Amino acid sequence: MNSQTPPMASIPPASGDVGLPIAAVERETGLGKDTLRVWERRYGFPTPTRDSSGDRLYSVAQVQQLKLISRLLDSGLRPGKVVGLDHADLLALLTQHAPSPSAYLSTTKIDSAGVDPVIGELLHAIGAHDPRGLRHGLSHAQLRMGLAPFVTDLVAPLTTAVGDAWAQGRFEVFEEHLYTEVITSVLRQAIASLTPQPVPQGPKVLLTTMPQEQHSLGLLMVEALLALEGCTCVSLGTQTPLTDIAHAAVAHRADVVALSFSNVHKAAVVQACLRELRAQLPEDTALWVGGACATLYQWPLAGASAVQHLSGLQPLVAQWRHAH
Amino acid sequence: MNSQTPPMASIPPASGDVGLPIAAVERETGLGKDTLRVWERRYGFPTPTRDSSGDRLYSVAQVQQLKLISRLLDSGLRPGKVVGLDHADLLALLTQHAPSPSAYLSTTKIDSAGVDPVIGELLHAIGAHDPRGLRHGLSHAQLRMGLAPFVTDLVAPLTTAVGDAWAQGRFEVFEEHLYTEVITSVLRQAIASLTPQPVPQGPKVLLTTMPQEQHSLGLLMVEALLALEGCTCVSLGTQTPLTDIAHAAVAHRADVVALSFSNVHKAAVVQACLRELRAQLPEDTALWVGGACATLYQWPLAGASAVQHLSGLQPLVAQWRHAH
DNA sequence: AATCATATTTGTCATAGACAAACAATTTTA
DNA sequence: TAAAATTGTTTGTCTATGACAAATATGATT
Repeated sequence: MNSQTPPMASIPPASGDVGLPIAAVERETGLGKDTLRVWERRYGFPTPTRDSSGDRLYSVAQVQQLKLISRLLDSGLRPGKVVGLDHADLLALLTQHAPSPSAYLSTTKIDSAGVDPVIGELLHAIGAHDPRGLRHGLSHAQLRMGLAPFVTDLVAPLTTAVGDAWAQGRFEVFEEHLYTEVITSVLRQAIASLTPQPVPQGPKVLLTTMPQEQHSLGLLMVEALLALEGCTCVSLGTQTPLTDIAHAAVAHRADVVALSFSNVHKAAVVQACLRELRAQLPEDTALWVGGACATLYQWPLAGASAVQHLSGLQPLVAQWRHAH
Repeated sequence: MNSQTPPMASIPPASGDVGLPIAAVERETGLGKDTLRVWERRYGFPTPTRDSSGDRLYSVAQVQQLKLISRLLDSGLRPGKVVGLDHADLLALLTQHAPSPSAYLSTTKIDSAGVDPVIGELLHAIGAHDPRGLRHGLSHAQLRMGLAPFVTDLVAPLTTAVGDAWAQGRFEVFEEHLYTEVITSVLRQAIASLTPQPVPQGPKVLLTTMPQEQHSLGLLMVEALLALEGCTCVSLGTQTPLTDIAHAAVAHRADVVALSFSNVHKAAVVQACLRELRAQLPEDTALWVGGACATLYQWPLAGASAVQHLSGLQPLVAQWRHAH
């Protein structure tokens, strides 16, 4: 009951010849199937052809446009304004447009003019596909600056800069991936060299992110800084379900639960989840939140400390130590 | 045009009280929205309630069942046989059923009886929420066994065992997360201690996974083994879009592109994507694929080398070296 | 200039039907 | 008898259109 024809007797569905089926486009662009169909209905774009059984087939060119559109939406533009523009117009918009709202990470604002020269060099290493040089530059900077300033004043703004460059199309996806990988490696090495600390001198901190929150770099930066302050860190990585965060806090007898946010979630969801989590946590467990999520600071939750900038961690630890 | 009412006047949408909306269930279970709806129509399961506007709300219990069902489907069972069974029956099926198809990772079969004692100890450390002990046990084993056997004969089977234990409800999510985090740290440290290698003695390998493929541990295991063999590894982390893999291969002048798979994708999708990728890659760039994806070995693609087990990597490298 | 109330935009969900690929169980052929 | 071809059933995904609520923009009012 096996060994019939291989599962690809027919034409590969995702092949570039005629076009890509809707599922492939969803993968490539990150735009949901429903969204793609409703754009077609409302804005008359994209305009896929159909295969023999009536299913949509998107041209490679239009998929490319969709990717650009998706980036523009991340920059704050609205679909009605950009869906359907041609490739040239989209590129023009991308280059002229503001470098995304992720500026929260950086102390120093990154203008096209006044970029930190070290950051400039590192950005260049990324664009030159030189992982070794990038790594070397980072290690060098870490030794020169010391870990805390390295994280706060170099890694954080650099990450912002890379994100912006990517959003503007100046970096390809794989360049951003490589950057993430190298930074991850550097930070993890720093953390590993800190952890063997016999006598805990600070709170035991449980670190993680909410479901769907995939940004692991913020988490690593926080872990490095906290470990440096003498905290005992237990990281669960990204995307821990709400209930499990609470369970883990109890199981590990954590003094603090620290959550890192980016702006993937809607404000309402964040608020609701935090309330829920606060309710599930033991009362004497502190809750620290931070990251690129405006609602954290606009409507702070009672029973949670919002840290808008990485430099705010050290005072929080000091405060905790003082209270215990 | 900001600063109206705080964004949480209404009921928390993603909270565990009444139930989860369909998008959340898709995330949690990996089953598509369409599939969930059609199962309800055909098999009468699941049976979500509806919120005020008619949208489905799935109970946490049923989501749990769906997770088990999903796991059983991966084991080769068919929906008609398992969709709708209650929790107990599902668990029974899981335990009696072959220890998941991820057995490809393990050389030694993990029966409930004959578990490697070291693995047993480590599993216990995970269940006891003892990250330090787990870490220590792993480091110890690594030093004793040497890196390659450590990865092949300990980490891989242990990962399988954790996955199975989790699928059977013997581990909580956060315990599995912690395990992943610790292993990641250990493997990355090993890799970091290998990388400073001045003269490359093997191929330059570009490592990554396909979109939606989040399993990063397999990737790290491969990276460790390849680095040990003298390869120059450039890892892009997980989830690189197809086109970007090809671009990256060219940009980095990679000799080999290595992809790690789990069984999240359907066979047809995998086949199609691999063909596409093979077509986009330069002809003299080798393509190595491996992981828990049956179709890789059942219908191997011309122009790609399928590595069913981690121990198959070393011969591949040797073969490459011989050919150059 | 800030706050409110209304209007528009936009993503996601619903329903129901259809179809082709995957699978199981035949029958036919070597 | 075993392999190959044929049939029937199962199953995931796609289509089409409509609807609604959250997010955003616009205008009115203090």
